Amino acid sequence: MEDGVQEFCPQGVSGWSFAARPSKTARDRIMRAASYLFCNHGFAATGVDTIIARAETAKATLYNHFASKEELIAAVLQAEGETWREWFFGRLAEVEGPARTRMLAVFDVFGEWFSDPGFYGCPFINAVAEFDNGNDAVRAAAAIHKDHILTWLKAQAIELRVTGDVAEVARSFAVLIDGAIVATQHTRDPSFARTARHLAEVYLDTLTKR
Amino acid sequence: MEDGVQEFCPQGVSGWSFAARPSKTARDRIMRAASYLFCNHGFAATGVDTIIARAETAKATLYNHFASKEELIAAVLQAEGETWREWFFGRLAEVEGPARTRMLAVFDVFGEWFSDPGFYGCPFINAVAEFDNGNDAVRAAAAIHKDHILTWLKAQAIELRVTGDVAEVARSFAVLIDGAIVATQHTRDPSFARTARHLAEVYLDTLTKR
DNA sequence: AAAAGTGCAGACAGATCGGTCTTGATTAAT
DNA sequence: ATTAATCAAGACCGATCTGTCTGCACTTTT
Repeated sequence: MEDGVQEFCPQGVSGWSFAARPSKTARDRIMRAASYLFCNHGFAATGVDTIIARAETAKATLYNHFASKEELIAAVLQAEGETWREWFFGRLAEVEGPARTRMLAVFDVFGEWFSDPGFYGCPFINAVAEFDNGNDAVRAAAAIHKDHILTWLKAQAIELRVTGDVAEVARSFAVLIDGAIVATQHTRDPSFARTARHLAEVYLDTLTKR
Repeated sequence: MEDGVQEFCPQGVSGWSFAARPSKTARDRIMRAASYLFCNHGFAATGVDTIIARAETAKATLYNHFASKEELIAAVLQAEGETWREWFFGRLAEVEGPARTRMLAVFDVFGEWFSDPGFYGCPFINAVAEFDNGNDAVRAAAAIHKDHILTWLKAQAIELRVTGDVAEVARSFAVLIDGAIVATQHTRDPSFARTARHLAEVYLDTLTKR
């Protein structure tokens, strides 16, 4: 098969992708295979036969663990989100300095993520784009994931003692984050992280300076 | 069928969507139906049978006009892109004032687009998200579409006599545009256009003021 | 050691996929 | 008016889709 056995996103480079975590049980192998295939080739385009072939397991095993493909998709999104957030907030926790430094460091961490050769964009953005008007459950899952990030951003904004609406600051960062992800996905140019970071800088300047 | 006969994106509200244009020939009906279904339910998830049912035509008719579903997808993206750009640049052409005003008006026009009840995001972003690593042709089509916008932005930036790299200005706008589109698609909240506009304002200030 | 329980392999089923082909209707030309 | 030519309708095909079922192998318990 053309996908080979190579696994992008090795641990240590970018924590993203459940597919890169070690696994033993059949359930884990299924999750790994499904994550890789869903994220790289699309959710609808990936069949369960392809998944079990890559997971080196059987169809009954898959349906023993997941009631349906839809449930498997939900489980994959959940796992990808958790894994990524652990990595993301872990990297941010290493950043020292005031709130402004931490908020801008967001885009440095994104730059690491974008530089991963296996970068395929944000699974939640991709899932919403693929299902969109047909699936509100996917949009809800994406909203939860994004809420984790927005909450963190709002906490930083409060610590920064910004003038004006804290929620609007988080919304502004959401635009920069989503834009950087999509632009990078399209161009494969990770330097959009720096572009977004610069936009964030000039924006934060207007909130703190007076 | 649950989709009914309603067509979002009526002319005059938002020029986007080839699906909303009048048509007579079978080819046009196919294009309209395919545009609507691809954009609202996904490319892979939409079968040719569904398309011809909505277009009220036959399968042979579809394959007389398009060699394959892949070619139909390409034609739809091409048509959607052209229709949208005609509408978008047409709206921008109505804007009076200096380059800065025109550049910021971009986000007002996006706001109109976002407010369309049938807004489903950018077909190119959605297509790249769905196929991604499996289809460079789609990414190329998206790049051409985005290039039209970037070229326009660069021309405005030159007229604005910005300090620094004109291409970087266009890249920054690309981040804001993509981010606003995706954020709106996820939240269905068209006010992200204003958020992006404000970010553009403070960014342009740093380029012109001194 | 025997029996009950657990879990995976692969055949199978019904539906739907993209794509082909024959047939019929309509149009145009002589 | 008759023939030629074009195009579309829908039956049809093999492949593939999601999901089920049977059977075998291994583990655990008493």
